[in-house]
Amino acid sequence: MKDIIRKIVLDAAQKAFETGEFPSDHVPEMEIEEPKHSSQGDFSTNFAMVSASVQKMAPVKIAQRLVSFIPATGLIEKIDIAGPGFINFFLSNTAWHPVVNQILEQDEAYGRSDMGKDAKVQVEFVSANPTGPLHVGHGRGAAVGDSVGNILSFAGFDVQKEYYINDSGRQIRTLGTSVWLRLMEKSGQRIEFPDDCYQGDYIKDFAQQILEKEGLEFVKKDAAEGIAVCAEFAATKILEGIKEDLIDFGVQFDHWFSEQSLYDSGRVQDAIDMFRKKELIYEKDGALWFKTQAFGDEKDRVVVRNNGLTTYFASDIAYHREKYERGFDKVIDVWGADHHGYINRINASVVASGRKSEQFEVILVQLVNLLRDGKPFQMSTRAGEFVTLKDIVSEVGKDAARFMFLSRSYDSGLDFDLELAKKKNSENPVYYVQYVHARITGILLKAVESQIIEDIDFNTGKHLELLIEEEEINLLKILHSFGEQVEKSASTLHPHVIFTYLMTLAAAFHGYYNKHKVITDHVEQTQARLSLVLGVKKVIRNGLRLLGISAPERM
RNA sequence: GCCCCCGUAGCUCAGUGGAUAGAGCAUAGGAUUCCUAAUCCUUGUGCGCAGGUUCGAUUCCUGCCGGGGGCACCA
Repeated sequence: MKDIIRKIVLDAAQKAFETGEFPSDHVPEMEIEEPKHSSQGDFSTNFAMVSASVQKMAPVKIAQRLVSFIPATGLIEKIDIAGPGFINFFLSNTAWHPVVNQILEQDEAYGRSDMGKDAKVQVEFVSANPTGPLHVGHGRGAAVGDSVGNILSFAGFDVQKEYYINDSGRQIRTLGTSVWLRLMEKSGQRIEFPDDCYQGDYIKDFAQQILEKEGLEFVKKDAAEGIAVCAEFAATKILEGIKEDLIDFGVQFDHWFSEQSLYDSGRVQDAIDMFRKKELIYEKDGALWFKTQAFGDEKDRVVVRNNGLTTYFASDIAYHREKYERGFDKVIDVWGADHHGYINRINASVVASGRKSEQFEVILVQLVNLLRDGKPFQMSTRAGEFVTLKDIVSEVGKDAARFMFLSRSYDSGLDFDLELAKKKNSENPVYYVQYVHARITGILLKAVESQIIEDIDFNTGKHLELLIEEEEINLLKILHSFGEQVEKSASTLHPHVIFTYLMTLAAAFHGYYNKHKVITDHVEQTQARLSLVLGVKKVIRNGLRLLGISAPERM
């Protein structure tokens, strides 16, 4: 619709120039926007204001001349010139009616966009170390990453969702040591359990499982060998658990990528050699350093320590290099805010590889404060006191949990109150949106059962011209803007845009529902209204799907 | 000290280079013989402070203040 208005303005400006009313045919960048107040029309443009210097006329005068060149159509009811020179367009009711048929025809595809032009995008998220179960912070990252992937896909990008498994390095050895020591303990030995080992009870469970599987002989093994077996066993089990927890949370990855595979295939060494040849990696104090400072980082970073061990940064360089070699035009990493210091160095390695800075983006998700009745939980993997994602999903449900994570911008910290998320009343707005879907399902069922209309056509809107109530036109406008909101959400990578939209649509529907009956004795009007609410139902479903939240038929 | 995020209504948060800054919760009152009251309607207060850019700044820039997070040859 905005494009139509824009074309009308441009055509009028061209005619005004051709007839000599405008001295210039130059059109500066202008905006077609939706004013906040209905008294300012459905659409508004600042054309006259931005053209003032070009046309060497007062904005109001430009506006008046422009409007005189806009032909009368059934689309526009009236045009006002207001304030400092805004041109306000008031559309006729009939301009909005076609949206119902667009929704019914396009159905699950309604709201799709081709703005992505099939560009290949990878969204990597969660990527938690397989050293313990996922906790609430991972849940927020999972909800954000999954939804961003869904939204980008809906907006026409070719999306792959990936999980990077940090199955190499020190934390895995620490995991093995932790299990090994618990095993020693179970075999009767007195041990000192270090603070830097994983403290959770799940470590003891693994020790018990290994004991049952391998028998007491196992503890007589060489420590290094025993630790390796423990690490392998525990990491595998934990990863299985992570996969299950994510599926229960509604998240499915297209690809799981192993860090260890980068070492096994020699890609880490290849990357180091390549950058060394380019003199972007150099030796100092017995270690190898990457010149990240030359690309905007605060200082250069170590990739190989003086003890010969590689750092995480080394495999991350190889990993990101590998991503682009797989053909992704853009790579998006979803990280917790506590990793923000890492952005510059990864970005440096990406740019050093010849990629453009815009091809790499980090979504930094701020931290979650978990509360119960307003009181904070302390969460620390090492101390073993955490509330897992699994706990949260089983306590409050997948939908409520995802709602909490997606209801606000990830740029802000999030207070997640378990008791609030559990409430099945109006304090918990996830139901507010889902209820619309269930309510409309009820109306449609009732319409079929009451047989007020024979052969209700749910594929084509009929008698839409009878939708004339203020609340109906308002709903149509909101339904119309869904695609635009999808594009906004995709271009800003902010899923909460979709949630805010759904809340607006839900509020408009509930208000309409309470004021007007859908099913009445007026058959044509009933058919029109059924089509309208069916359209609302489909858009609610499409929106909720982007967020990974279910759309229940009944509640 | 440096870096990132945030500072908008009593609370939790949306929002925008423009014309009258919104929603939920909380508070108070009201609506259901009728498609699900997990709903609706009515009722107040607000852009942390100071400069700058601009015709116009709550929005962009700088500084300050306040809150959170991060600054390893850790992961």
